[in-house]
Amino acid sequence: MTAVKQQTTRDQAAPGRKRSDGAGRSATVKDVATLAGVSPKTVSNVINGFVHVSPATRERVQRAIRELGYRPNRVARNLRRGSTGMIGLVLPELDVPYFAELGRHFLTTAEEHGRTLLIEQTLGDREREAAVIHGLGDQVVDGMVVSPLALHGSALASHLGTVPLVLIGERPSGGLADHVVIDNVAAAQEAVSHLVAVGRRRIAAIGVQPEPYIGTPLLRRTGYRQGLEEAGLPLDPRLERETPATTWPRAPGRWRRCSTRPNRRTPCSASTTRSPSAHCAPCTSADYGCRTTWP
Amino acid sequence: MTAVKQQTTRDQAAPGRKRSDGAGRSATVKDVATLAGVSPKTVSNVINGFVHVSPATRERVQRAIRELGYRPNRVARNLRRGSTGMIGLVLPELDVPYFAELGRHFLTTAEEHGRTLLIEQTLGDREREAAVIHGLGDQVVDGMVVSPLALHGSALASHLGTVPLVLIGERPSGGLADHVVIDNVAAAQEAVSHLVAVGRRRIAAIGVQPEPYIGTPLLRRTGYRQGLEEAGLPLDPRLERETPATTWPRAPGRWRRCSTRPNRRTPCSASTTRSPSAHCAPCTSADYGCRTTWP
DNA sequence: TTGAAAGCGCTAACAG
DNA sequence: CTGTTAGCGCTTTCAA
Repeated sequence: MTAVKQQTTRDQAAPGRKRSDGAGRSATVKDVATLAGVSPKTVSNVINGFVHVSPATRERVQRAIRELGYRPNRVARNLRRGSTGMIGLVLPELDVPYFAELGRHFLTTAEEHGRTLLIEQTLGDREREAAVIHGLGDQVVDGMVVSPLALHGSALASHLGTVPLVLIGERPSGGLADHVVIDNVAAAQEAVSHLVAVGRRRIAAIGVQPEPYIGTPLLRRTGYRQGLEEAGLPLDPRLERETPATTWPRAPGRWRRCSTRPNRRTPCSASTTRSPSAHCAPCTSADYGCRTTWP
Repeated sequence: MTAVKQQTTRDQAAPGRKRSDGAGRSATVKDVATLAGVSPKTVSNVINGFVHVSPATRERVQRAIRELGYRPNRVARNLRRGSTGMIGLVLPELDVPYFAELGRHFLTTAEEHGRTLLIEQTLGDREREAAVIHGLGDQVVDGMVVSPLALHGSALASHLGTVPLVLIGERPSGGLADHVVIDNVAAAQEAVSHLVAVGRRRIAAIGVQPEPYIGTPLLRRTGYRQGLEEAGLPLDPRLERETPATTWPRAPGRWRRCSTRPNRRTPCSASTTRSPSAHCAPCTSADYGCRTTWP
């Protein structure tokens, strides 16, 4: 059943060995300093691009570095500096398209800023969320961005450590930490406007939640209605399609049969689940000129 | 256009402060040792679950730890131990479904083994691949798994550092490092067998590559043919559908119109790109009893 | 069973 | 402009 194979070879690092000398230890600042005939401090200065180093010295140090294949030990540096340059990103599930894309952008942005991103996965499990937030606090990251699912309010607060934390996602934060969210009303309204601009007149809101009207679903419905009003379109109750509460874990296929008309529909996703893409597949943004990503 | 909002509050870490004393410094082994009236060594012993500690001492140390809210500094530990417990996973793009799922499983497995996974993204860029592989070598990970796209053979070898490295993916490795790949022949054959078992008789191979017949496409075609033969089905050349070479970056929609018959088809994905799901959407595994994940 | 002291590799003070 | 010294917080010989 399992069609998996391993090909192995010995002598892995042979070509790029790069050792200080015959010993197995890799070179340190001290080694470089000795070889260059300077002090460790000067080596450090060169590495960190400090200005006050004479060109001659710098050249000598750099040669020594090259010669020894020296690479600064980041762990030691982190210890000394008291920060790791790492940022944590705590997500429920990496393979939910929304989070995968989120991860991609965080990864890219972190790199642009010279930081390293550490992605953690909670699977939406309360205990794991707590454990991850707690564990990441042990000086491993300088700060973290968390998308909680189970944890909220005071339950979340009790796990806040000493590292700066920013929340993302729709779960209410109760003002316990910085929280970045989209403006749901504006987003829904904008989606409607977009569809109107593309020439659509019958626009459905799929995913309206039954009473009591609260939270994100309410905000989005509000935006939806504002959008209709703005476009001078009538509010047709039949087009406000309720769906079962779409809480985690995934409810695959639930949206599929919510479409109002089988053909000629223009999807406009405003949800974080994988539902919309299931709903409108195989429509792609290319086919319908519909944005799936909001700036 | 951007429907983004920030809600911020001050006084973030107030509830879970947990400091040693009035000072802003967080507690260290030394602090714990002092409070418990023992030596740092003993504290270390307790933390690391060493056996030879008298119950009384252990209790005293644990109380001190609790009292000070002590949490071992992982960076210091890593420096001393010489390893970080981190494993690097180097992928092209996180939001390609295949890699997202891969990431998910790596994340889960790493956690099960008490390791931390560090995911890096190369975007398939040669320089970035080199930079990431190189950068991860600076004592930040104990080993890494790399899915290279641009780098191969000797170009890859020159970037091998001192950390153990395992390759994954279809790019030929030239035996320069351990490489885990699927058995393409067996996998394709298995896919055909599966379809036969589900009752299909007209089975197409979509994605066959034009001459010269080499590498992965060849292996998969071979498996496809073996599968047909095994099932006693005739080889119909019209069912071996060629597609343009599907190299990176993504070629969205290319597969879409390759279907042989619009309805009643049973997809069976054996590709790493997002093509297959675009091809057979909105068919899901649930609808057709088709495995999308191979064990 | 526990303590004292050394040191992982680096950089921040402070001299010179 | 460069060297000396000390120390980040932890674990680890080696003794006691």
